[in-house]
Amino acid sequence: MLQINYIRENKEDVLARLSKKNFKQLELVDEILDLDQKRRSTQVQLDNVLSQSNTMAKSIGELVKSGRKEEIEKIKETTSLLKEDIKVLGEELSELEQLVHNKLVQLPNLPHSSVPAGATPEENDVVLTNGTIPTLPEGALPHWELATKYDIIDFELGNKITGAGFPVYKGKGAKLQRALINFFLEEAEKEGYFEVQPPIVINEASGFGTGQLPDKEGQMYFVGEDNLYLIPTAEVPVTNLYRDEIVKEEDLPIKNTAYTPCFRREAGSYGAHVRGLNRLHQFDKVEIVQIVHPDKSYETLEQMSTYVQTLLQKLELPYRVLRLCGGDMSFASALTYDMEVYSTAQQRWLEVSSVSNFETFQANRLKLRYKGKEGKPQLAHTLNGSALALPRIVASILENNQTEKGIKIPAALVPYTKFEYID
RNA sequence: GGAAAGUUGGCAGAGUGGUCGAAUGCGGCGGUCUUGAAAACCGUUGACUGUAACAGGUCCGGGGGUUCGAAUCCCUCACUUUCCGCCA
Repeated sequence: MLQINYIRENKEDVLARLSKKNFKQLELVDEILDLDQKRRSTQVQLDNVLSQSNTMAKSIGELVKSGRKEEIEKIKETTSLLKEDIKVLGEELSELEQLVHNKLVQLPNLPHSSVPAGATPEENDVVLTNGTIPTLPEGALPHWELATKYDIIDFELGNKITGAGFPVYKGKGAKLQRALINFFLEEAEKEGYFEVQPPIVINEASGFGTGQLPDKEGQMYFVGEDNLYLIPTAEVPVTNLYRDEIVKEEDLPIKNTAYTPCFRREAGSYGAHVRGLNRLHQFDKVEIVQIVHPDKSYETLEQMSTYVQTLLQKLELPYRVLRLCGGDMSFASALTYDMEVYSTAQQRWLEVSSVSNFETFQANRLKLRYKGKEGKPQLAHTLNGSALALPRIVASILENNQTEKGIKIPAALVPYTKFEYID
């Protein structure tokens, strides 16, 4: 959520940057400023009446002590009249507050100056490409066929148990998943992240804090009986660990990592591009989350991006890094890098990580602040990234490493899988 | 599923109708003492809003009500804890 003060003082900047994010309802800004103006003047009126009323109530207190009854009755008559004003103005005020809030939460975050203009994924900047795309043997297979050939992922069985998008990993497929999770967690720990295991169902306040709610509830599975949502990413519970907190400045940066399953409804997407592991309703992911001082957040974003790349290098996967254009970025992000690995048999890039700086956008919703030795609490900056999402990593390992002897496991992963080939 | 208790400042924890934004302790900050530190002692220390700065206003889980006046009384919702039952 943007800060109303910033909008008030930098209207032109806000409009320009919202346009860059391909945001269409620019009229919201004027509506918000208008309502905010009304809100503030109503506030002043109400405050004045309250002030009078408070003063009178206090003087009654004193008169009670000295027992001057007639004077009390006189004052009571006046305060009774004020009560009506207080009621009317109070209702007006809370209505205006609600209106401002409802419109304010519809504004996406403002993009950073380095964000390229553009509306579609084609307009993202390719920042760099790294690694070699392997030449596959004759008759190379896409991962869903390899999965069947080696009997390591069973899509049909998942259909029976739950439905499409919920595969069953078996044998070395299951072990590969577990190996990747451990690999990612231990690498994160070496990088200074503190491991947590959060709940994977969340309440509404948590969904609001990171920006999934309101408006994007369609993306999440909802447990109506208990009013809880299954997490679409560990970002939600891990960032919300710090909701309503004032942390000490010296405790920054806070670096957490978590492995969780993730659940996404992703309604309405079917077809070849979502085959196999390309898009699932349930998948595993290791997430990294940082809470940092505002002066450090862009430096941190670069570090996180570099860290994710080292993981891909250790897994020997060809990858590229994209700087997302305004129109392709998420609602809450100010700057996002996507990491994509090349899936050789499908001959396409697959997104395996998204690293974002949210600046104060989430912190404002979360009321997540830091406080130094002196001065007022300030909103912190939040960042997060996948490090990494498993299914597409598995897909590209399977496809890129297929040999006559079977699927060759990247050397860095062998200590975790304890086998060198899936055969 | 049944029953009871609770939700107060960064934290712990008093307060049961009127100078209560709120005792006390811890933590934080400043100081005395010390070569320095610790301890001890003294002082100070909530958030939000608002103003040029004062002032003013709001906040004791959320919402509503009673009252001239509510942290305190009433209603309601949410959450937490404990006990019983069930159970990985």
